[in-house]
Amino acid sequence: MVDRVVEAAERVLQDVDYQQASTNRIAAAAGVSPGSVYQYFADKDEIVEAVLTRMSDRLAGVIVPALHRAAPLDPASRTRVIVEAVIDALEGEAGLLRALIDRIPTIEQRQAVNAIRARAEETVYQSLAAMPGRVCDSELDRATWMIVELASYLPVRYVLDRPPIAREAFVEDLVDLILRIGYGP
Amino acid sequence: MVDRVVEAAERVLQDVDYQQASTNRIAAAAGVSPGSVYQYFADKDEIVEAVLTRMSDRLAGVIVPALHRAAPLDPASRTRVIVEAVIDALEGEAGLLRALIDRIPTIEQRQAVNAIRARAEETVYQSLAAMPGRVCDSELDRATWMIVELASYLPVRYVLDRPPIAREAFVEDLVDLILRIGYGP
Amino acid sequence: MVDRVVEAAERVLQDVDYQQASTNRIAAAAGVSPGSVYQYFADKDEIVEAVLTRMSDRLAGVIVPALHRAAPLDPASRTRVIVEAVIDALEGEAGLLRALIDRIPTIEQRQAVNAIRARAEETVYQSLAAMPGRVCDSELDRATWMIVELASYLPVRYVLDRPPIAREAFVEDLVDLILRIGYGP
Amino acid sequence: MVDRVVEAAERVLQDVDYQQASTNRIAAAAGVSPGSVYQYFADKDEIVEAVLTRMSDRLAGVIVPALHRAAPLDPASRTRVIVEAVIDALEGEAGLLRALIDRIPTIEQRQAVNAIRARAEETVYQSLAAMPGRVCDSELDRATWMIVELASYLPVRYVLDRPPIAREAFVEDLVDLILRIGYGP
DNA sequence: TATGAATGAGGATTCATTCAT
DNA sequence: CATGAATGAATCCTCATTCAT
Repeated sequence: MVDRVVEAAERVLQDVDYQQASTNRIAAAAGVSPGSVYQYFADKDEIVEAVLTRMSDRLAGVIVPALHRAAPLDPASRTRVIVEAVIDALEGEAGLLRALIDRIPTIEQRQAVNAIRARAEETVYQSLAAMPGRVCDSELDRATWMIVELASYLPVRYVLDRPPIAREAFVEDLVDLILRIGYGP
Repeated sequence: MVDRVVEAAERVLQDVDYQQASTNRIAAAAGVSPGSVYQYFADKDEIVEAVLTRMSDRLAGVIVPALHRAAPLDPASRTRVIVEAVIDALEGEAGLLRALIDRIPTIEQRQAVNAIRARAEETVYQSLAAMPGRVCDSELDRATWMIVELASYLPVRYVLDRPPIAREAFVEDLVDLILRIGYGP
Repeated sequence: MVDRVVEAAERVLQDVDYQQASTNRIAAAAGVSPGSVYQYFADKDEIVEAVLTRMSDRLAGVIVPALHRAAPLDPASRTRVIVEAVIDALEGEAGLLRALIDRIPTIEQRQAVNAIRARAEETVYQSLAAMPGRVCDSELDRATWMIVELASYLPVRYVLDRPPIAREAFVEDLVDLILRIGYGP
Repeated sequence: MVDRVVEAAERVLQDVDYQQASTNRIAAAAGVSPGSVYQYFADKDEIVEAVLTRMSDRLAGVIVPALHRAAPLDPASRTRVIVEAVIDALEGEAGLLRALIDRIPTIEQRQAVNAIRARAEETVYQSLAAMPGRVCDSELDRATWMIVELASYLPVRYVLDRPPIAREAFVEDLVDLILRIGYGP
């Protein structure tokens, strides 16, 4: 039932304005009465939060295995594998992503998003720290921040804006940029 | 009168939730009656659009002169000057930017944003085209897209998230990335 | 318009349950849209408060002149005049009184009622203090409290319950009790 | 089970607004499912009615023995004993009383209260009838009504409002008033 | 008998918009 | 032009009640 509502919410969010995605409409889309929604969600925010969490989980379901596959590889290959996985994951969520990016009115609802981000930073930091020939210690934090921004935002824009750029070329560029940050100019 | 309303809208948008920034509240903040607002704006979306346009104009007011100052310089210096100007411009708009990023419910309202973007792409493309030792012709579009994304999004995140990174270091990294894209790996 | 709403509220409160006296129903009874109500009243409580205030004012409109008429009389006559006025006033409000007594869910809304009470206490206290042969100083407060309770509650019950008691007999009894309190046993 | 629900209802009514004392909340407080409640009570009103009945029974449990103890005494002592018992009884119920007085939305629910009242009138009437030197026959009804009102309402206000009056003084006054009614002015 | 998930009408309130003045 | 009172559909949410298990 929780699932039914969240899935309905995902559908409604993709169909209409965030503002028009009313609880009643979501309930109707779920084939459920408005009252029922409130047995599983305290308020509307919790529904949106659940949508974000589910999406995050699906993204993680694609990306985390890639992290494991990538672990034993050399930095360039590892970065490429992960970047590919990020793009794959985002492509599977393009519809919902488009609905949520720039539409979520409050930042507080982004716990799920922040959780992903924290995990990403940890992974990047550890990865960098273990890399031979990398930037000096004092720049690890900066490099981590830059890489996470590059590796999260550019793929999102690539998937949402569908610029006329071949995917391999985009991946190549992005990997190059990330390594450049990792090794310093 | 248009200005009064738009300025009030900017103030209200920074003060309260996007959802609570009602036309009545904006009218009140402007010291104008709700009815009068509708003599200059067809609906609420037009007000928000006007806010975005005004913000875009202010951003352009900082960035365009920098483009002129930067024109005669060598690519590295030119990029640096422009990146600095972009950050300066965004810092002046941090409050409103924070209010609008993640809050604008419809992407359709972003005409003003798209206008800026188109201008940026034109500038970058011309700049790249004229640069000696640059990427080959077939990659101009890709490089343009990547650079515009880099040069617009990273400064926004830098200004809004205020990561613990020195501004000069951030500028240096960003300039390096942009040049890397411009010259190819 | 305020009046229209408050009058409608009075009517609705007399017709239906306090719980069923919804803002929408009141608006409908006033021939006004639900939204209009909220231009004059912050919330439902304010409407009820206004109803109470209006009723209090009407009660005062009957009782205050009686206080003036009564002022020059001897204690027994004065008390009788006032008691008669209280009963007269309450009889004019029997319908609304019945609707509100025992139906107001929160005590906080009773500002209007408390205001009346405070005025009554002041009047009784002054009256007692100036009376020859009255109870001693240390008992003024007690006598005041008792008299106010007697003179407010018993008439209310008399008007609402309509016991088979002649009005003159009731007045006589009540005046007797009040004087008894005033002079001590 | 009935008891469990009614006790829970008493607790809930004292804790929250009458409007928020929902059947679901009462069921939860009773550790019972909402559905089960409806096997013993036709609707919410019946629950409240049961609460009132139980409270009435507890009041009677204190007052009725006092009536017996008081029976052989002279009128003044008898009245005092009963008044003391009434105050004692009400003080034990102050919490619930405060929750219900001014909050019960419909007078129709007050069967239990009316039952108490009928019993009180009977007792007072018999008592008066048997009293030497009492008011004349034609005034028995009036005296009964007045005494019941005095002896029920004033103690309630005394217990709920806690005016700064010593209990003995209050009892003395009230007994005096009642006897005054009983014997006529 | 007991459950508790499900119901859905209804509640208070908001707000983009209109229109008579 | 400007006003601002009035609108009324729509919003989020509650809760007395039901019914399949």
